[in-house]
Amino acid sequence: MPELPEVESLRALLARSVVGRVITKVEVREPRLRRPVRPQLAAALRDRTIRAIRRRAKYLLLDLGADVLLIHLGMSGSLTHRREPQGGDGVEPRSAGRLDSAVRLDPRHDHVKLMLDDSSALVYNDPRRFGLIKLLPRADLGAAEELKALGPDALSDAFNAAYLAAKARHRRTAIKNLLMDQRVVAGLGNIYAAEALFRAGVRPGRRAAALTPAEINRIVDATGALLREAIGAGGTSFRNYLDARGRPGRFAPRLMVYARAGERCYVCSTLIRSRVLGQRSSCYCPRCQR
DNA sequence: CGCCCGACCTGAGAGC
DNA sequence: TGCTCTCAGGTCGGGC
Repeated sequence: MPELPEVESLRALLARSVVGRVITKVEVREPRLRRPVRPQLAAALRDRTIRAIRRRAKYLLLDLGADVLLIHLGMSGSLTHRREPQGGDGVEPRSAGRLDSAVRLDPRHDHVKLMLDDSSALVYNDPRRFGLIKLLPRADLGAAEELKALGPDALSDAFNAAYLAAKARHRRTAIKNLLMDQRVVAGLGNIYAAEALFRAGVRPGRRAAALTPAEINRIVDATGALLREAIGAGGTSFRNYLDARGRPGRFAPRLMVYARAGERCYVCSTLIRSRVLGQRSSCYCPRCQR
């Protein structure tokens, strides 16, 4: 679920609310995530100060000084900052009064809770348990398995037309698969790869190597603009994604093709189609995209 | 190496 | 109502 814009929105919110806070206690209620949460984690986090929050691709990094807490939300994860009613098993997001969406986090999937020194808590909730929480020494972050193979961040200057053209050369794979390959460019998932290609006017199934320089240019430009707009809207909420305050993102109504198969294109009224690429359904407008 | 596929999980929604 | 099936925002490892 969460792709770059959702994680970046989360980073920005948490940077305001939890930086400077001290972790007083950690509860690991369900260690069985994509990789088991290590038993030592809770003790290692205790009394650590959250100094800064960063993002790399779809990973959130809590800077704890000598170590970094790496968090990935998988397909269905969320991280919410809540007021913890003392003594209670609180599940109310911090600004609960503004929760106008139908989305509710199921407390059974509150797998890890970081209690903070202002009697609030950071809660990791993840129904499908595809996420990851892991403590890494800051010194060799770059060498970490999870991060070392990542390509340039989709929002970085390093993701430019010359770079993408070089990566696309001799590749028979579909351009959408290439954009979703985190080793090529980091941060795009199924929603934003589809949306970037719509904006660029390129069909998702086109062979990467067959794209023209103009198309490569449009893809890179469209990706940057799309991600910035999505971040501005707090990301996309489809089913259970919620931001740090327990609110959904506001970008979903602006999606042009994702999850719209069978509906009419907002630009040309042609029916949006879907095909499977790399085992992911890929929506596109057969008229606007060539 | 590039590419494809299944696996890992739970829940929502459709169809019967 | 309740069952069964498909699909879902992501990675990872194995096989060819």
